[in-house]
Amino acid sequence: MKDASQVVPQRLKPRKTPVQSRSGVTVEAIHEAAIQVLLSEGLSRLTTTRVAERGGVSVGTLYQYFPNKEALLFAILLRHFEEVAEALERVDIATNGRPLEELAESIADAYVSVKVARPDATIALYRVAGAIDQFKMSPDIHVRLVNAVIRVLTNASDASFTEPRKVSFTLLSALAGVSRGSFANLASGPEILEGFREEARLLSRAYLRAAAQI
Amino acid sequence: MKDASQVVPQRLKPRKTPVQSRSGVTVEAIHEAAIQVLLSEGLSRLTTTRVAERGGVSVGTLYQYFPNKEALLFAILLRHFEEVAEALERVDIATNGRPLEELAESIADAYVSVKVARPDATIALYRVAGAIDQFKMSPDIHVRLVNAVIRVLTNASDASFTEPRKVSFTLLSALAGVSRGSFANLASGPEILEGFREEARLLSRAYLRAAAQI
DNA sequence: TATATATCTGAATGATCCTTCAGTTAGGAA
DNA sequence: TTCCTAACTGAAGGATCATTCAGATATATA
Repeated sequence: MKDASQVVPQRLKPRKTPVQSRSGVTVEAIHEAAIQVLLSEGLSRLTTTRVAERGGVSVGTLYQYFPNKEALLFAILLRHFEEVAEALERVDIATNGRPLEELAESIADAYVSVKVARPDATIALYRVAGAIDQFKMSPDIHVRLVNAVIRVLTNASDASFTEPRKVSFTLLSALAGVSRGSFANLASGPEILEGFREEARLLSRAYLRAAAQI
Repeated sequence: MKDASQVVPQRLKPRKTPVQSRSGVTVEAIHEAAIQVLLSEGLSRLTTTRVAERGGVSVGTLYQYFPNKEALLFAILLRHFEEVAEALERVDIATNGRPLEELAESIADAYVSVKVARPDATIALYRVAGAIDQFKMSPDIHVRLVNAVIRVLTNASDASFTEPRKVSFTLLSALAGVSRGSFANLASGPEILEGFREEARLLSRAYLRAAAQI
């Protein structure tokens, strides 16, 4: 899997080697800056200049790390998905031979934990998700998410699935929906996030139980 | 509830009366044009001029029906939400005194039917959803959706809910997630939409059963 | 210290876009 | 048929933006 932060450059004058930052961890800084701009100004006012400013570098520098604006947005999306994938892959390792009930909760917890750990990033990314051309968006990462959940499902000591791919897909989609809804409602109070965790668990347990061959 | 297509104008020179179209159902035509542009060009290339062209009117005319571009996007989003709300409100009327199992399926069916009836509009709207400022987005319509489902839930002959609002919210969010996921995957074949309907039903049944006080 | 080289800078370019409004057109009243 | 008015038109104003690149700067090496 390619490093999320190093999108393949497609510049007219391509560099031979990746930039060796002189001013600290610049890529990371630009990522964070983009998230902040997204939060404070919204997608339509996210400009390369603004992001660079917020990140403490010049536009020119930004363009040394990302070939264009789209690649920047793409990169922060990809990075976030990868965090979710890693969390789910950790669940796989930890749940071997456990009952379905437990797996269901672990999947929900992993998903929720990543989202809740960075509420700002989560909200920011929901603002980009629709704008990025989903066809260009690498399907690899989606496959990786689905596969991670499939692997967890096969760990169940007391259940099996005839269509694990479909089940994995639906579960992930449903969790994504509840997440999106919860964060959209975050304005009404931070206690929303506790409800998010509980509802995600309940949903995960209920759906997997119903979809499983016991 | 305000007419979705007549967003309150905030022009510098406000008109006293709504425009009386001379060229047919112009508002509707502009709505459809916007959806087509969204589908074929994406959000970043959706311009007022392009929408007007596609709709067979001039930009000037477009600005007689919508005070600005944001209002146009807002209006098509709102119209779609209202269709979903209407479908759910019809379910309320039709399901009085039925068992939870049936309510669950009816809710899922109503949701799925609206989305599947206009796949193009559904996909187009997912591209806008994040870009519109959710804070400006009227919370009224969300409340209306949640209330419609709450009313259906109270119809159950064999179950009750201690936190119907939370349950309604989670169910709607989860259905939205599955819908979004399914339509994003539509490229891999139209049979996806059949799976969408079945998974939505299964999810709805499973979650409501788990969340209910039997 | 002097030189070479890679990184950083930000003004300038060229393009796109939203929005307006002076002028044109069409439908209806008289 | 003529006139009135509301709807329609689209070129132009004003603003914003993505991207480039020639020059400035900092680090490493000799």
